[in-house]
Amino acid sequence: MTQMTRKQREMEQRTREILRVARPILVGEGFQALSMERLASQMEYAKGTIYNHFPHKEEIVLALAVEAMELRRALFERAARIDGPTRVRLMAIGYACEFFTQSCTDDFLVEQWIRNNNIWDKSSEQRQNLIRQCEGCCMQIVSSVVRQAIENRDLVIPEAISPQEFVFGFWAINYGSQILTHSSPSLMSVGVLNPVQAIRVHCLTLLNGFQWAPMMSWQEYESTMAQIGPALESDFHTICADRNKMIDRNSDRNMVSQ
Amino acid sequence: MTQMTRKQREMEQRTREILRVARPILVGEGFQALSMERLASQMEYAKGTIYNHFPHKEEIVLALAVEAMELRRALFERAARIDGPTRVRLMAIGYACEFFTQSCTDDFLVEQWIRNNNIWDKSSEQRQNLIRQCEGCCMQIVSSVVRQAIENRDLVIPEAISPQEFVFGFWAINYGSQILTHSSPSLMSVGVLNPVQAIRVHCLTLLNGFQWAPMMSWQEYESTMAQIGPALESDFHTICADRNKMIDRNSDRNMVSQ
DNA sequence: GTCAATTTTTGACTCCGCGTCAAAAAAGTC
DNA sequence: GACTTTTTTGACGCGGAGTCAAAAATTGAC
Repeated sequence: MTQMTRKQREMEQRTREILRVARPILVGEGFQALSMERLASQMEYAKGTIYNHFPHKEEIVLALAVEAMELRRALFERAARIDGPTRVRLMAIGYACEFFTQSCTDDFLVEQWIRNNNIWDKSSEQRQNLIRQCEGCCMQIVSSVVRQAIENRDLVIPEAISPQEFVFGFWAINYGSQILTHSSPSLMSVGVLNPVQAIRVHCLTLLNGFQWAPMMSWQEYESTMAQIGPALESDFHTICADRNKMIDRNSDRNMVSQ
Repeated sequence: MTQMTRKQREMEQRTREILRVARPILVGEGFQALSMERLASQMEYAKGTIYNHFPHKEEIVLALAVEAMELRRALFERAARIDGPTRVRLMAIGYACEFFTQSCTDDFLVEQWIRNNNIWDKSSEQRQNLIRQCEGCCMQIVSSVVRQAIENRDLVIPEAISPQEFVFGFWAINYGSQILTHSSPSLMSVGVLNPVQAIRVHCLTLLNGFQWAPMMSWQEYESTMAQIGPALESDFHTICADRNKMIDRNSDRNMVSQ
């Protein structure tokens, strides 16, 4: 049994190793460049061995996306627990989005690939479910802040939408802006010089527009964001570091030291 | 010279024909499925002939995207000319976005592909410029409505952002929601049942939040949108039809009739 | 420590698509 | 009709996907 688990451990270990090698290829050179042969040769295994872990490269992409989304979820969880009124907690999640995109850019980019239908459709239902579930968790985290705000009477949302649809708006504006920022051929040349700040202004306007208490001026909003940063940053870095330790376990052949 | 132009016409004609065949493959089965061999055999030409028109499939994708974005621009142009206060004109552009996504879904999906870096980087600078330019036009159309609103004193935008950055917020929320709607693995199951309406509520809140006159209730907003629909729809259909005539020109060997 | 059974790894193989290019076919010219 | 130019063709070389039988390694019974 210990033997069994050792084997399993080794297997899992190598699975992680494959992902570790695959990630920068996918992010830096795209799906095309991510070939099983290349992974194999780069890791000094034969192609067949890689196929023992993943039935095709699409599955590798989804596996990478699961890691990425779990990191996002962990950041959201932490952000939602910040001290303060519900509105500040929502803003903290917004801050987490910014952080994720800017400090975990590779993961942000990996996440994009699941929107590719070819990749999505080809991969296993099991991993699809992991992703759906993770997306569900993220929604859950945010919408429970909204629900609490409603309970507290910090916020009244329009009848026309549900709390989740309320969240969807913020999801869309953040997500949209980040995708555009990372891939729009001409944002700068079109006159959008500071997309992050622009989106903050829009989020502020939305929150005020919905009258989510406490109402804020731009100055207040920015200074609140400026407090959120330091409050979360160190935890965020810990979360990232833990995740990376989990993922990178490449040198520790788990007893040998020295 | 007539000969020359006839040749050119035929060439161009076939280029369009290739795109016509390629579009449904790209949209329905993805980039992988779009192969030069397949195009060739489907059109009953040899592979080399296709290569005379496009140096690789990436270029085909960009060519399709140019067509798509030109349609979008035409819709925006028409929408921006609607009769009414500046705010209604912006809402009309929002309506155009909805229309484009829902009624020109293939073009909407084609547009997405240019965000793929592999495809973007591989294609010719010339076509990249066409796309950048078209994106610039769209931004231009929207931001000139904003600028006019400012001039008219219908709107005062925050100092922190430029008119383009103001537009960027709306771009992001629309774009983001549409991408999520088309590709999020779990929108419905996560509780977002009516994404279009949700985004309308957010846009209303944004416009009111910025105090873009005339301020509206949800009822007024919806009834305004309900008027915009019929006002534009027939022109929109004309625009689409013209575009398709332009693009489909597959049966008219331009003098032979009967 | 040996050996047969089991598990894992390997890489040769087939298939398919990309992109090239010399040769064949067609169109144009006089 | 003969010669030139343009266009089309498809065989070819390359490289990656995914398979699978054979080789290697591991296991555990004795």
